[in-house]
Formats: sequence, C-alpha cells, structure tokens
Amino acid sequence: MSILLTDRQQAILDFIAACLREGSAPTRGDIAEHFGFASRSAAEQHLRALASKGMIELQAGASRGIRLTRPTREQGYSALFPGTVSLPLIGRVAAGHPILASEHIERQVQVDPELFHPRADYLLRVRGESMRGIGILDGDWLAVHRQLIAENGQVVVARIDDEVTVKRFQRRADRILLLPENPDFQPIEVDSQREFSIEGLAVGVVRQGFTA
Amino acid sequence: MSILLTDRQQAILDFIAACLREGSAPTRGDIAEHFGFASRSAAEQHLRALASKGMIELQAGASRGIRLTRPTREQGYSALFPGTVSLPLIGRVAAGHPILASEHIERQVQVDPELFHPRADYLLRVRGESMRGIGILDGDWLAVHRQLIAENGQVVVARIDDEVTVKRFQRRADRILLLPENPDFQPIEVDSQREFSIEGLAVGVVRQGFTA
DNA sequence: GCTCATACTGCACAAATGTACAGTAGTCCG
DNA sequence: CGGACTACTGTACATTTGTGCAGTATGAGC
Repeated sequence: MSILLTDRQQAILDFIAACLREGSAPTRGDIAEHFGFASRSAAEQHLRALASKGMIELQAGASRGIRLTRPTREQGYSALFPGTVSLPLIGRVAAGHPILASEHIERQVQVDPELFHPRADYLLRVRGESMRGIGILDGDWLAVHRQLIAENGQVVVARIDDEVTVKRFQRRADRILLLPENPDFQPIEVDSQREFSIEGLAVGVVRQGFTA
Repeated sequence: MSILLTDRQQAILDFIAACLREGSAPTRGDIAEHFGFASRSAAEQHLRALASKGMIELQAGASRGIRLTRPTREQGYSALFPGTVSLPLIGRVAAGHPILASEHIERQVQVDPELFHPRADYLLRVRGESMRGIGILDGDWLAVHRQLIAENGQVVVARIDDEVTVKRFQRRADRILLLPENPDFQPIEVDSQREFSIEGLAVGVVRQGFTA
C-alpha cells in the first residue's frame, strides 16, 4: 500500500477537515451524501484507507469519531489541532535547565506554529535591547524553531555556560561570534573554554502593545 | 426566566466547551456520565435550558449537534469559534475603500485576537521604515484594534486623503501631528484641508522570519 | 489472462443517540 | 398554601450511526 493518498482520498480528507472547521466531524452518511455515494459503506472504506495511512484516527463506536492525526502541513490543517494551535511562552530560563522545562512555561499562547517557516516550537520572552536593530525589543516574544545547528548570519537562540541569549550567528575558522544588532553592545566571542550550544532558530516575533 | 445561567448550567456549558476543545461536542450520554446523571434526560433538559437562553444551538436529529453561539469572552471560549481565532491580514489598501473591504484581505491568520489588549480586529501589512524606532519594520504585520479616536502618544493607523499610514498620534491645539519613529522621516502635519480619520489603534506586531 | 488495489452498491444488524412523556423532590416567592 | 423554576429519575421509541459481509466494475502491473 502506498503511503500517498489518491485524489479521492485527498478529497475525502479535505471534506473532513472542512467539516471539523465547521464544528464537528462528518458521519459516514454525511460523507456519502456530499460525494453522492449511494451507500455509507463507500465512506466507511475511505475512512479505513485514510486511517491505515495514518491520516485520521477513528474512535470505535463513537458517532463522528474522526480525528485528524498528522496534518499535511502545506494544507493548513494545523488549525484543527487543539494541541498545535498554541505555543508555550518561555519566560526566565533558569541556569542548568532545558528551555522547555515545564517550570519555564508562563502560559500557552494561541498562535499558529505554522505561521512561521520553519515552524515555531515555542515563544521566548526577549530580555534586553541587544537586537533592537532588527526590531527585536525588550519584552517581545521571539518565535523559535528548535534546531541544534545554524548557518552564518542566522538569528539564533544560543546557550553559553547556562545563559540563554539571542544573537546573530557567525562561525569563523577558529571561533564562534555572536553578533548583537545594536551599536551599544559588543559581539560575544565564544572560546572553547565555555560550554556552548544552539537552542534554536529565530523565526518570528510577536509583540503585545506599544508604550505611549 | 432569567437570562443568567445557574451554576449547574454554567458547569454544563463549560463541559461542552471543553469537549469542543477536545475535538467534538458531547452526546447527552457523555454529559450524563460526566456529571453522574442516571438519565440522559437530565442532560437533555440542561441543553434545552442553555439553548433557550441562547448560549448554545441544537441541531435537530444530528448526533453531537451542539454549537456554542455567543462566546462568553472572559472564559476564553473564543478559541472554539473558527471565525474568532483567526484575524484577517490586510495587504495593500486601495484608495477610497474601507480597510476591511474583502478585496484587501490577503488571508486569514491563526492568531488569537484576545492576545492583544485591547483585542485585535485585523492585521495590517506594514510598508516602509518610518516606525523602525519602535521595532515596526517593513513587512511586519501590525495588530490593529478598530477605534475612531486616540490619545496623544498612541500609535495609530490613520487615513489621510485615502492614504493609510501608521504613526504616533499627537493632537495640538490647532493641528494634528503624525510622528514617525525614525529620524530619516519628517512628522506629518494634518491641516483642515485634508480628510483625516483614525482607523485604529496599534496593539501589537507579528513578524515572520529574519533576513540573514 | 490472473492478481491486486481502488471505488463503489446493497443489505443487514446492533449500538449509539436524540427526543418525548411522566413523575419526584427541593427551593423560592407571593 | 399554591405555583413556577430547577434538577433530577425512569421508560420508551424512532433515527442516526458505526460496522460487517458479499458483490460489481475498472484500471495497473506481471
């Protein structure tokens, strides 16, 4: 069995997504009626196919028990997943703890992770003005995609000796530079003495309000 | 009949909202089981009460046919209404047309309007660098709350002779000033010759990505 | 040609579900 | 006290719905 969906299956999946957007999953009868099937069994079989391909999950016995599982990203199904339309907001990161440790999560924020490219995994509360030059201000929420490597010039969330910071990444032959975007700040030079890791890539900003 | 909900009715409503967040509305049986009712009729009657008070809408005959109607905002039901968890993104605003005219809407963006205070009504694509000083860059999406008046110092979306602009608002005895946040730009002075109106208050920013 | 997968029709049955009606008990109010 | 309202129990029945089984037609691949 191919993992790819047939046109028909894709159409069924789209219809299910549309129904969920409207409020509730379709019944077999709804699907049959919409596609002009004379029999609900046709719908049932399509659901089985979609389920076996991992696109949906069927709850046995329950009416309208259809859930989308893994969203086909490019279609924007993500809006239908309660768990995925929100992002954790990370506040003060304590030394020695992973960023996403639950004690750092201030709240869940209703922002679609798929809004950003690549997808955002969490929001990090920015402290300081070192990146003001590219419009990242103190208090802003930085959308971050988790990844361990970066290319020169990318804006990253990095950890140096247990301290988390946002800077532009620059790898030289012999050392790593973390560049601020503010003339009032000095570049940070990372030598091998210090523990260094990249936590993620900055993929966006969310800001609430403006000071008058 | 009071329009206010009893404690029990509020609890039922909360449960329905919770179920919808999980994916689908509850059946009478689900409600009865959750609250320990021996009979599904108890659930049915509560649903009737909620429906007659306008809190929910019942679809006759359909299983799980419960919809929330008016969200009690402060409870965060807004997340359950497909129409209210997203904001329209406004692109280029054509002269002479209201901002929210449908031809200006580029797409719907999954961002919770309640994230901002006051609530955001739409997102406006920012053009130009005139507000760079407070971190509003070219291409950013400005979250805007519709309102027709503003106080001195607030960042507003204003319309001057059919042109839409984002500036800091300053009312003087004899004239109105629109102040940029960028030394490369000059303040705009609005005299009585020109048609002027405030479209809304800037309440936040959403940005996708950073240029390397 | 045979086999396999897709895409359906048709029938059937049991469980889930919506819904109506009758009745009990407590509270609040005039 | 009687009446209205809330909050339930209990029974019953017609649909709606999920689900299984058998069968037809079509196209792709060997």
